[in-house]
Amino acid sequence: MAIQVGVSIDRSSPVPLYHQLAEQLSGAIASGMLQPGDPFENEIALAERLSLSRPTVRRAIQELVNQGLLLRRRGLGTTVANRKVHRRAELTSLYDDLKRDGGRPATTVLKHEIVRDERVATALDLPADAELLSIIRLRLSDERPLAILHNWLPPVYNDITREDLEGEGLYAVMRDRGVRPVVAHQTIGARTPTAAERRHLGLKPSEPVLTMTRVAFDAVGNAVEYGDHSYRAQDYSIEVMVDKR
Amino acid sequence: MAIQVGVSIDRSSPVPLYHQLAEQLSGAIASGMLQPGDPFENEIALAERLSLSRPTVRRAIQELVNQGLLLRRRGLGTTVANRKVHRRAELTSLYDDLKRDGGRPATTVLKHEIVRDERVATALDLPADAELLSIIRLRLSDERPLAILHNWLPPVYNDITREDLEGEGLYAVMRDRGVRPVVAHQTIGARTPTAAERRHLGLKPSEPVLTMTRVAFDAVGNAVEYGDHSYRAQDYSIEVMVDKR
DNA sequence: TACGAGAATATGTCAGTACAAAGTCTTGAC
DNA sequence: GTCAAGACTTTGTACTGACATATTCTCGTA
Repeated sequence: MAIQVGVSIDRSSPVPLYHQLAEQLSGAIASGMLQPGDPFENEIALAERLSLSRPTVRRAIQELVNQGLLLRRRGLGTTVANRKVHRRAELTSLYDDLKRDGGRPATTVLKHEIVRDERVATALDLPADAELLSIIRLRLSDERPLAILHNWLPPVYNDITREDLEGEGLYAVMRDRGVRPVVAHQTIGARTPTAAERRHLGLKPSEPVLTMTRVAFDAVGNAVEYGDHSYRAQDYSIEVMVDKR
Repeated sequence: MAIQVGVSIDRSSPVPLYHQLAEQLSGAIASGMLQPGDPFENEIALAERLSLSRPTVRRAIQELVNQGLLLRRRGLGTTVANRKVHRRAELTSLYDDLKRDGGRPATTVLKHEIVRDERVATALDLPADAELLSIIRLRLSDERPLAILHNWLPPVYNDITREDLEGEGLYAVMRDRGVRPVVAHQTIGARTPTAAERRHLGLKPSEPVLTMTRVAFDAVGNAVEYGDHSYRAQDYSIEVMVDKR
């Protein structure tokens, strides 16, 4: 028998009804109230019970299906997906990641200057001679060096100071200015560390670094950041969800 | 002025109308008929011109927005997105990648046996003592060793032979059997190579390997493959699109 | 008993309509 | 001339209703 999830809809809220519903259903799944494989209340019944129209309910369910939380099969009904598949598409900064995992992140700004770099400017879709803010940071977690982060930003951000970056992650600084990167293209590789990397990250020559090069874009398609990062491979790995749907 | 894309809708086709429309619009963008930044015909006009309802047209446009091809701004209209952002979410096998890039991939099956492995079985959501097909392959590109691919498959695939795997990629073999992985969870890292890796990949002890551990799932949420791969970091990197939308 | 037709169930597609909200542009008052 | 109020355009949300299609289950018939 299908489980009836308790849902309360606030029609006076500016939050769309379908989103209110999606959030609460997703919460019920995350909380374990609904287990993988459990049948889900069907659209029509759910719509009737909540006094919502079927399209609205459908849209909420579709959100969860897109997130990989639910599976719909025509004629069969909707069921809760295997927990393992639950998607966690992310575009977070390393700083946020560490904080979420309970680490104590800290940042030292090693370099902070205005430069011209044709390769980076091209990747950011700017004229080859554009002035870019180049930032090199050493990221520590629990006092231990973890990564060297080299980032380049378009001229608009030239007024970001060293102090801004010591206190929080680059993405948080950008967010404070109303910029929200939503897509990124990343290339991940590995190599032996350079002398500077060995020194800052405390590596032996035989210990590799994990490298990530990234171009990030905001919602309107403007490139907002170019990054060239190297991580102590012993202490860090990169998680990715890939998805064909 | 908005460009009117030529679209022909076949109402007798089993293909949904919104999908027919989405395909043709996406084609118009891919062909360059519509340039980044170009204004897009508005929903209402498009619906009227094609004798479709607005919800149908909206759904087609939404598909393209999800693919990152279009940008919608309320009050402003819809425009073609920056080409750079166009998404390329992929879940391809290394074999396909190499072939697409013009390399000449080849495979040597190093090992092919039935095993029990609790760690892998758990990741695949199977009982801890399930019999798994364990395959270790050496992947070569243009005669040079590139990667060691260790994969485990659920019991259903125990009849896959060495010969099956020498001729094409694992994903192609699975596809021939009607299995289509659509989501995967990957962890990417780096480390110094083991003795076996050094031998097979022709590495010096100081040259790192890039590692990728992957669990792949099909559309109904069943785990279909566990992989533990190591690549010559000098010759290979992993590309990923990350996306918050 | 075996098997096929059809009922029951649930999601998938599509139409038409109404109003809300965001952004731009015009117009009018000072 | 400047600036703010309001008109206009376009997308966003929501509802109602109808029919199509995939899947499973049941029941009647050979």
